[in-house]
Amino acid sequence: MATELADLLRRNDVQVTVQRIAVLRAVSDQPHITADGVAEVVRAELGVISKQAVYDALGILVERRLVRRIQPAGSPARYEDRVGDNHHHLVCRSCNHMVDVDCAVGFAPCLSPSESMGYEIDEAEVIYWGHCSKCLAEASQTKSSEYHPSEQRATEGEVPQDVSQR
Amino acid sequence: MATELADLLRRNDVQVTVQRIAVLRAVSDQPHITADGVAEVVRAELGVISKQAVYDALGILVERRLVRRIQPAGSPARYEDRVGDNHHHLVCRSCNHMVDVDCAVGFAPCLSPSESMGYEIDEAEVIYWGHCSKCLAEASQTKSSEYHPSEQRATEGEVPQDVSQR
DNA sequence: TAAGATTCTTGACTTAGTCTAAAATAATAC
DNA sequence: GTATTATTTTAGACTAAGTCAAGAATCTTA
Repeated sequence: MATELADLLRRNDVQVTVQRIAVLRAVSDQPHITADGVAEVVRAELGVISKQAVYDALGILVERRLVRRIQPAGSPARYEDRVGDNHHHLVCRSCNHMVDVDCAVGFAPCLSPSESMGYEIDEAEVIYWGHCSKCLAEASQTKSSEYHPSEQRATEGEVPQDVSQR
Repeated sequence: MATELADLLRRNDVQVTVQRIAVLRAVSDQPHITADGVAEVVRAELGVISKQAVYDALGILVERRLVRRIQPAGSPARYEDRVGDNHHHLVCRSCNHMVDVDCAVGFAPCLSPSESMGYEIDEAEVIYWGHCSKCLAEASQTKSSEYHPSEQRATEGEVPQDVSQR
């Protein structure tokens, strides 16, 4: 099974190493994984891998379009192996959980803004922001028991805890 | 003229301070400015402001929807005062320059993905990635004079120098 | 199997942003 | 107007995510 991944790398002119295979497998096993997450998974498999090797492998995989990098606000970069199908992402503002959604408008959706300003566009990245059902439920619970209308302070800010993955 | 901004703050239940007014003005003078940029501009006006005060002011302005925060991959967060009109952004992959584009689909464009997965969506953020006319021109020049087909290496990576602003 | 090219490791460094506690400022109650 | 209380600001240490650089290890190819 490592052979398949090795072939995939070779076909895309990426030199094959155990680290790269392991990184590719980690991303494909856990969509929306962070670089740190990849390092952990790979370490479980290989014993050690340096941070730099992980970033390097992810970088080249992204460059060769075997992996896609997404970087939603307030979260470290995440990686997924679902490429080339132009799907988008739905992110929960409170728990940061991310799920895939298919493209709203069908094939290559918003790839044409009203005015391209001389740019040559190659990708339209769409992120839907909102709240997931779990957080909505929790919020309404909390609200009914301890809601204080005057407490509209900024405390929790815009960058909540991180809990993506599968 | 500072009074207008002060009123705007008061109307939105934001306590008025010189720092906040200056931050708001900086954002409105320079769309797509970074937090660092804001600090610089405000320092030119007030003499000093702490990093923390800048982040705090931007945070509360974003929370009260007087300012919008955008965080494209590989760039620090940027702020703009054009809110509520659902416009999107076009970012150049090589020079990172960013321009506004009006919504492709008219009012509240992609606010409905094919499947909302139980999420309550409040915003659709669309970033178009590509290359601006200037970088396209430079690239084609370079290519004709010194193009080496074997040099497809990863050197420049995905996170180019930063040159946004107006 | 040896030479040359590429990749990996290590560890210091950078950048963007957060946390904390004390000092300064603004709002309000008198 | 002044005192009290609440909110902001400052300063500076700290954190997270990622980059840089140089030598060691590993691949590729001849």
